Amino acid sequence: MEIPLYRQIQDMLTRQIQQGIYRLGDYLPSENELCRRFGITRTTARKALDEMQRNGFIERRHGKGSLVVERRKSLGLLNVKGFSEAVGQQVETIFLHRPGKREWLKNFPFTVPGNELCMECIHFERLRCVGKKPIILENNWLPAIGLPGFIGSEFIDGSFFKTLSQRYQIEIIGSEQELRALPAQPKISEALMIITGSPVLEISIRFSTSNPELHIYSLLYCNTATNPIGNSYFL
Amino acid sequence: MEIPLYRQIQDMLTRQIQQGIYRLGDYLPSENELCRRFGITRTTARKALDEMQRNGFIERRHGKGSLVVERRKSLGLLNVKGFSEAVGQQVETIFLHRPGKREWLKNFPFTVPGNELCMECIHFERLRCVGKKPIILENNWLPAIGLPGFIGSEFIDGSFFKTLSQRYQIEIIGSEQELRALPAQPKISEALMIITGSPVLEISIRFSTSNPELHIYSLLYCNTATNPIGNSYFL
DNA sequence: GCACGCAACTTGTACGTACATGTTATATTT
DNA sequence: AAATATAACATGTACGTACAAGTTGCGTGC
Repeated sequence: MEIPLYRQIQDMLTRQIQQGIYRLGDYLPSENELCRRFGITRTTARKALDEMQRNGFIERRHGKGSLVVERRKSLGLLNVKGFSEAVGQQVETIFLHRPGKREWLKNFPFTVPGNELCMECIHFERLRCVGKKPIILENNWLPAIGLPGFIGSEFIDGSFFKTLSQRYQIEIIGSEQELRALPAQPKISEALMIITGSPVLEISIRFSTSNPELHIYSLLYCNTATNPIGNSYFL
Repeated sequence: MEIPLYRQIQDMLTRQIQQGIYRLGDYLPSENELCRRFGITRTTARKALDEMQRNGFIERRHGKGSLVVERRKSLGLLNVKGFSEAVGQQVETIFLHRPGKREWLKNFPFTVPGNELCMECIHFERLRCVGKKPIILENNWLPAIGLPGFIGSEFIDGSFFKTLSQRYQIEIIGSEQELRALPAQPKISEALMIITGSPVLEISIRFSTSNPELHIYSLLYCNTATNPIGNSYFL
């Protein structure tokens, strides 16, 4: 008995949510139903559901059940749901460079583990726009590890993180960031269509994922004059 | 029986940590010890300790016990431990305005609930420096509610949040923020000793606390040219 | 038709037991 | 003296039971 029972139940239900078998607003099977189905006790079923609540997949409602909710996303500033909900308006995404194999970025603000540097590197660059106005220039790097078919496929609903979750069962579990207000360099000001030298917000992020071998590195340049970056977190 | 048993145990132990009865690196009483002391079952003791782990006060070590750790602090960018550890250098704090009763800030980026607007408002302004160089200009507002002796007393170890936790048992449980890169206005550039118009990072934060009636509002201006702002979070 | 009560569900709390597994210090053996 | 076994104690998992309390729909009675 290697993987705890509660963990097996938890993983199964989580996967079913990721695959859309249970959708947003659905209720999971009740504790007693899980007991019957899998021959476990309520203690074990509760533990599985408690963990899922802790991970933000469900909310438990006294007297009603376990409601599937949109996962708490704000691990750092780059929300998983994005941007689109952060600004609350119509968002358009333009690929300046589609996912492909590139060099690892020199002097990246965060350290890349040796085993990742040995792997090939996937990179893509996107421009996020609100009503035709470019707001964020976004660069992403990640090691080419355990992501068959990542290059060449479209993202699910245009979302990188949603694709990682649903196609590869990879969840974001943490992040480190650094923030700087800088004068826009020519290349950046051109992309964001602002005056060179006007203030932009640089955000460098190192995401940790449920695969301990896999980190994701992002470098963002934001025009916050029109759209401030929002972030929230609750225990 | 209003407050759950496990909650009473949890609150008691948490208070004892805040009061320094258990210190960083200490082990709390074991589950069985708690059972003996309070006449409860291990299920209840475990639930209390599990919650405390979830809240970041302790780490549970298999075979060893429940270790008191430094509370996970990074709820948002303004760390509770600060700044001092964020920049990892000698930090000096200068009060430009000591805590006193002032007006509520007009057009604050976050909404202030009516019951807080009715109360009087405490405000203070600090300048955080690293090696004589000013890095962050910090303004804080909060309603004058349940904080006897707040005005006029020194902060514990110079820390606002530590004072809230230890003197008033108020914990930060969440935050919302907005970030903007802006050209420094004269008043700000003067305080931060930079050129007027050069980029500064504005961070506006609304903290939620364990007292649902009490929010804390902060407005920061950061010179990120020399010291970037760091932030991290892990599940 | 409407209010009320109740049954049948849900989750929340708390009890008790058992065994697995990690940690450490002590006693025993080599 | 060093290696090994063991006992005592820690947390982790999982079983089973009981009752409290929130939610909902159905049926009864007014």
